[in-house]
Amino acid sequence: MVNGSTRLRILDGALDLFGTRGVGTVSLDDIADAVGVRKQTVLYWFKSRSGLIDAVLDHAVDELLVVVEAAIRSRGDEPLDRVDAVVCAVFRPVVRRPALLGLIREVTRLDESHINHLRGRLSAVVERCVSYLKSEMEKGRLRTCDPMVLAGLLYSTVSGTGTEPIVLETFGWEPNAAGLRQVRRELRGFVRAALQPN
Amino acid sequence: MVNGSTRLRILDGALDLFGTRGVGTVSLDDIADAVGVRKQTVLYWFKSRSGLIDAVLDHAVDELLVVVEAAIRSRGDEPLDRVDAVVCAVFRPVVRRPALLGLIREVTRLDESHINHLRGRLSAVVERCVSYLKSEMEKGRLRTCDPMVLAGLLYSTVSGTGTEPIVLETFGWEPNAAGLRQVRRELRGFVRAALQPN
DNA sequence: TCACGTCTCTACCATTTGGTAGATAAATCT
DNA sequence: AGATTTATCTACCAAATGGTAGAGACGTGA
Repeated sequence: MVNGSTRLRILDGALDLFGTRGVGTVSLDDIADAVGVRKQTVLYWFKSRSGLIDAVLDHAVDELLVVVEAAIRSRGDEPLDRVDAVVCAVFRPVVRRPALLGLIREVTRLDESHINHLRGRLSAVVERCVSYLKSEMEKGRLRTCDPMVLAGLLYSTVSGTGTEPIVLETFGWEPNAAGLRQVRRELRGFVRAALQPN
Repeated sequence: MVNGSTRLRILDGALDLFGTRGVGTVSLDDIADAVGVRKQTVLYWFKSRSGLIDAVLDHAVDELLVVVEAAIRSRGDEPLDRVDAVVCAVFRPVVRRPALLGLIREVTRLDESHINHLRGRLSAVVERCVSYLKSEMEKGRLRTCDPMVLAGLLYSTVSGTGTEPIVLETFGWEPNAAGLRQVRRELRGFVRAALQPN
């Protein structure tokens, strides 16, 4: 491969469409149109629809992992601050690139092979998070509970907040910059309260 | 309409498929096959795919509202207990009928007309919940924050937990009866901690 | 210049999709 | 009995889908 630019544009375009409209309802033609190219060009760079999906998932995970890894290492020793940093890090794509979390949330709708592909890429971070939560609980610096399920709950809360603006709108929320800042503030307070040791 | 049974079977079958696989990826043929009938019979009872979607959404909301309304009225005066009752009520379909919450969560992927249809059906409960949370905060019996956003966060947490077993599995969780009880226990603890007044 | 690899395109194809038209069989009404 | 209504079916159709085959344009190295 010499020319990476078309490939990358397809990857980006597909990520946006998959993330906002759902993987299953986006056709190769849709993606090609969005990128400004023919369907056969898409099939030249990715040998099948399924291959494209895996590549897009990889692309998304790359983008997400960088942000999260950085946040995990940042900010001092206090676990509440560190979790807060991760929450903020995950929330950033919500503003800049809403499709990203939307795509990750598509896992539930994918078939086994894609799910396993995604799992392979995420298992390392996931395990680190769970064992970190556990060790801090043992030190009494987080509310004691099952660290594994807690991690899942945190994921649900943050990702749901970011991927369901429509639900928030139903609750009366307004989707602008001020609204987003407010959601982030409440989200951080919510998570902090839920983790506070008792 | 004299024979309601076929219509109802279609509604139920469609709800399950829509909720588990996503609305956009389920064809009328899929639904017809699941029900044991021909596609044209589906189109006899519902004049178009779009009409079927609205009918299924209504069907789902009916099923959900009954449970929630009952839970809201149950259990004493203490707001933490009352919220807990609603959380448990919403969690029940997670076990008995996983597709139900999965379908509600499809809102994000639907188009304007269906979204508005759903909003119309839900706005009353939603408003009641928000103003209830607000009044209890003013009495100092819940952690003070924006009640509207809080309602959204609670929705995300509960619905995410119920609709993303695959994510939980990635965190190491096992999808059996004991696992579900555990998730419910942690979920209740999580929400209680997040709402506790300070 | 000429052969070769890279990249995007047009031209098809079989299958699937939502939807229409209308036949058929069984109830129900007059 | 004859006519009408109800409910399901078979037979189609035009559009869209994922994918194959292969032509043409472009640059690069010999």
